[in-house]
Amino acid sequence: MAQDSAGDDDYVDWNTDDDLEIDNFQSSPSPVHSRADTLVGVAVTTSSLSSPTTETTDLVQMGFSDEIFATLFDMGFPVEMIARAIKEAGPNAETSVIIDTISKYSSDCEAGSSKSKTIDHFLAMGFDEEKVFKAIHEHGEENMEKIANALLSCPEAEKVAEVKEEDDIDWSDDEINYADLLISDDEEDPNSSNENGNQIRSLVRMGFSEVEASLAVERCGKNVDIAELTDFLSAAQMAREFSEFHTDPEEQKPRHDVKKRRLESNRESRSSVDDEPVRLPNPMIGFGLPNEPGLITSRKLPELARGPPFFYYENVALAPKGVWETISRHLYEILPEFVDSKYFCAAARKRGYIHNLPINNRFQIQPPPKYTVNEAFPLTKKWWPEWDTRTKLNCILTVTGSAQLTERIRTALEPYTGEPEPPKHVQKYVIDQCRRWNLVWVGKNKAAPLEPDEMENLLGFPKNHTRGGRMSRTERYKSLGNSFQVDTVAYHLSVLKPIFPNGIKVLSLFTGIGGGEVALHRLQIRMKLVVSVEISKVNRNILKDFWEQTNQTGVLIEFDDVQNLTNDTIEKLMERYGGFDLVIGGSPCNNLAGGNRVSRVGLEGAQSSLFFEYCRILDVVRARMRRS
DNA sequence: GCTAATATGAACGGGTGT
DNA sequence: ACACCCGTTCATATTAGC
Repeated sequence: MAQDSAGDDDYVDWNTDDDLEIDNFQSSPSPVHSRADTLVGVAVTTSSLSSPTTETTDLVQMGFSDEIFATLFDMGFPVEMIARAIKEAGPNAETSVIIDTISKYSSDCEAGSSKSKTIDHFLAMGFDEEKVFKAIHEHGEENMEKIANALLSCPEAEKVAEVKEEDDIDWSDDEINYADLLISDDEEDPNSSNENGNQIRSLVRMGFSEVEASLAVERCGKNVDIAELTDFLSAAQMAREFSEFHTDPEEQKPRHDVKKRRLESNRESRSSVDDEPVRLPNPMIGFGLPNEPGLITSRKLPELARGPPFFYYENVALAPKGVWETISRHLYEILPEFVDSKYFCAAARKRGYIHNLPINNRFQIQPPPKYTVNEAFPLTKKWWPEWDTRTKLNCILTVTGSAQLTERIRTALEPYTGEPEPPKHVQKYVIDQCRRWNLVWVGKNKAAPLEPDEMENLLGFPKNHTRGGRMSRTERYKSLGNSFQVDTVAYHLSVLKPIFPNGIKVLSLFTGIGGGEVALHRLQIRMKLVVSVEISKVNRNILKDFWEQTNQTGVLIEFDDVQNLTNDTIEKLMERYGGFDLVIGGSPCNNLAGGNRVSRVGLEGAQSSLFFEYCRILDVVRARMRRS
């Protein structure tokens, strides 16, 4: 994002304030803004922030700062279970004792009735047992989405704090056996049966479950080759080959040299030849997809990466060589999770995410988006030519095709209207243009670029999210092109819901149009506090409008330039509000993105180097959270 | 109707991965 | 071989502000 609006902010410039007079600021609306109450909401008081009202939060806050808690947490144990075990075994008990205690819960569970995986899944998330049974009874055991939705829409859902039994992971060992977590156990020859009938039936005959098969068809589209479906379904097996995700004995050693290396490498250093190159997974599904059972559900984080706050960093997956290695090195050696959002919606979006979030018991927000273009935009179906075989769109960019292009395509196709299909060379021209500019068919021989509201739809934003706020059409395209895919991010952030039942305090850097905030909102995770840093004024307007329109009860504070957010200001904010639970943001990709022909110079580029500001700020937050 | 600000359209390769 | 990509820059068209 170009820093074109730096300095013209009409908010109070916090960065120049020697003293952070937040109370004064709250009670004295900006003379320019008529809605100062949205800038700093008044519903949350300091006392309610600092005095947790439920036991769960208390235990989390007590335990999470504890090394043992962090260890167990990283091993994939649910928060509630750790909390209960620590309580039972005493806060000074050794890790092994606590693990033994947890194992006892596990064997208690085995001794009882055999519960289904679905039940365990939701119990582990902390939902009330009775409600889980009810939801499963109503929606059927296989419809995880509807069950999750039913449970989440239940008003009492946030009150759950009872400890529940976990699933059948072998608790006695530090190492999680990934193979045991993979559900697709039978691997029959995919070529054994391949008739052109019902694709789902074929897949079932190949040994996939009906749920898996129907999901694959839903995800990949109905017109795709059976081979593509089997590719998709074999992702679970392929996950075993992602050696970098497995626990590496080397990885468990504390890395004392990391800090030193970070200092040494700092800004000038761009060489990462000594690092192992990161490998993009294929298919690009990260640690797994919603309702795709049996992918990686646990990982071992490097020592340095543990502990509060949670953080979530995002950037383009196909950055120049060495960039992700550098990013990873500066973010505590966590390996990136690469995900293509085409597995979450009808448009591709290949991104890398580095975070220290737990990865078990993720869930998808509701309603799930449409997976194909025809489903997402039903009106295009009527005009979509047979010879355009696309079922997914390419990545949403910051620039779109022109109206003239639509006209050129129309005149190219016009002469062949009576015929079954145009000649091959015309087809090729049209298809090439459609792919390059991400066009959809909106009329006879009429292929047009996506409208802003259609992009909002694909990216998981509410309709008209970017409308208003003095935002022009061009700016909407630009901001949307720079945004998160909400469903993807929400899936990763969903694990926060049971951990923070009372809501979270968020530091949002490079907020843009608020993809992270929208994700949290759609997860129904209350945002007690959002400190947002965004250079573009119109984007800040969008977030402010969102905050107001969704009747947020928390506090929203907006800053403009991340470079002006001093360590001192961050410290004071944390002192005032009691720290941050989540630091989230995707730094500028201008100098990394493939479309840039002028200045694709890597992390040292004028905009992309702001990544180091993310690191700086995250370090300040971590330092303080660890002190307390 | 003038000027200034902003919007639009087109030309601009190549790195990275399959 | 082929596909794809949170982009930049300039000239021109259009709109905003007076």
